[in-house]
Amino acid sequence: MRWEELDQQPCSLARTLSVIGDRWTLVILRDCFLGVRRFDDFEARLGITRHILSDRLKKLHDAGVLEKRPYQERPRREEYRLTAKGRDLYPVILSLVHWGDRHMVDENGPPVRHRHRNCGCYTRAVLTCSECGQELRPQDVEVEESPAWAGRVMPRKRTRAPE
Amino acid sequence: MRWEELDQQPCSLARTLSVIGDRWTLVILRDCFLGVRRFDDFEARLGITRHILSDRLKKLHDAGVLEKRPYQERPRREEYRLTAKGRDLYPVILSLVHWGDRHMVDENGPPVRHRHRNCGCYTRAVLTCSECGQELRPQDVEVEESPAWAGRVMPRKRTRAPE
DNA sequence: CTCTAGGGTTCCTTTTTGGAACTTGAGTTT
DNA sequence: AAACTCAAGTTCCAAAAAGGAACCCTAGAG
Repeated sequence: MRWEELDQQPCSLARTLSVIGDRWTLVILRDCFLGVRRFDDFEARLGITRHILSDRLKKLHDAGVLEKRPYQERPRREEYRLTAKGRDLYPVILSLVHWGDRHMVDENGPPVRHRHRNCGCYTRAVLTCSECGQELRPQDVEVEESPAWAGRVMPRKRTRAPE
Repeated sequence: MRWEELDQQPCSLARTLSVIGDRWTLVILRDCFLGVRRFDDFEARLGITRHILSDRLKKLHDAGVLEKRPYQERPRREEYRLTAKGRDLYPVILSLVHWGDRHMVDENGPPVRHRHRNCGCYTRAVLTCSECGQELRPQDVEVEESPAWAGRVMPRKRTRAPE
């Protein structure tokens, strides 16, 4: 399977990865959530080559995750901002950060903390069920083919029982 | 910045991506959560080349995300299973799936559904605050340098206010 | 003695990155 | 007026990674 075929697959994860499943895309998005908007700022902060940065911003724009908004005319300059679709990626970013905080820290501990303004506490992101509000753990979630996709779903065969 | 330098950075997201921020790694992990454990099964399901699959499984094993467990002797065969560290990636996977379900579906809707065994409902993953239980939205979260990292944190400069 | 299964490795070609220099339009300085 | 600066890219070439196919090893089965 080539990378470009990924968004054709009947799998929401594969399709999401066709947009953001790239070495650089997620660190670009991290910076978007931190308020970075301009080409040169991304370049300076990320240590990415202009070449690749240009390509990734274009792809994120084409995917509707970022929008370009002019911030001056003569010469026209545009900045990149998250769209609503892009802001919906926040859970992905926070889950990744949380895992790193838990498993990839050194003796200094996590480099940044997240304070939840609503309650004032340092917070950790917890994934919960939209219906009952309990924490979602892998063993509590049963994956079912939806009827519309019956027989054509990406998980082609169940090889053995999960954990 | 080269890819290998990413895990040196004082940023939990960058460090997480140094382990899983790869084209193939997340689809391999998706299959792990679906119960796939063997080399040939991964290969058949993913359409990945054996070369790359071998490399990614080795990296995930080295990172402590997967463990090899023998399931027969003579000839010795081993299968790959998620460790506790690997299972902690579940929120990442579910967040990605959820975003795809919301933004990347076609007329058939999401290809799979997730049923929460505890409450019996089809569920959507919601990110909530570990302290107060409310949903975590980008605008409610304030990012602070932790004291141990003051002045050396990856977000090197705040270029302008966030959204 | 050959075939199959499982789990890889090797070799070679194509694609993607990394790195650095060049471009464009407009304002500023000398 | 010529030279310099800024922001946002684009171009070109070398290096690294991925794709594809064939080959290797161990061991049991026919």
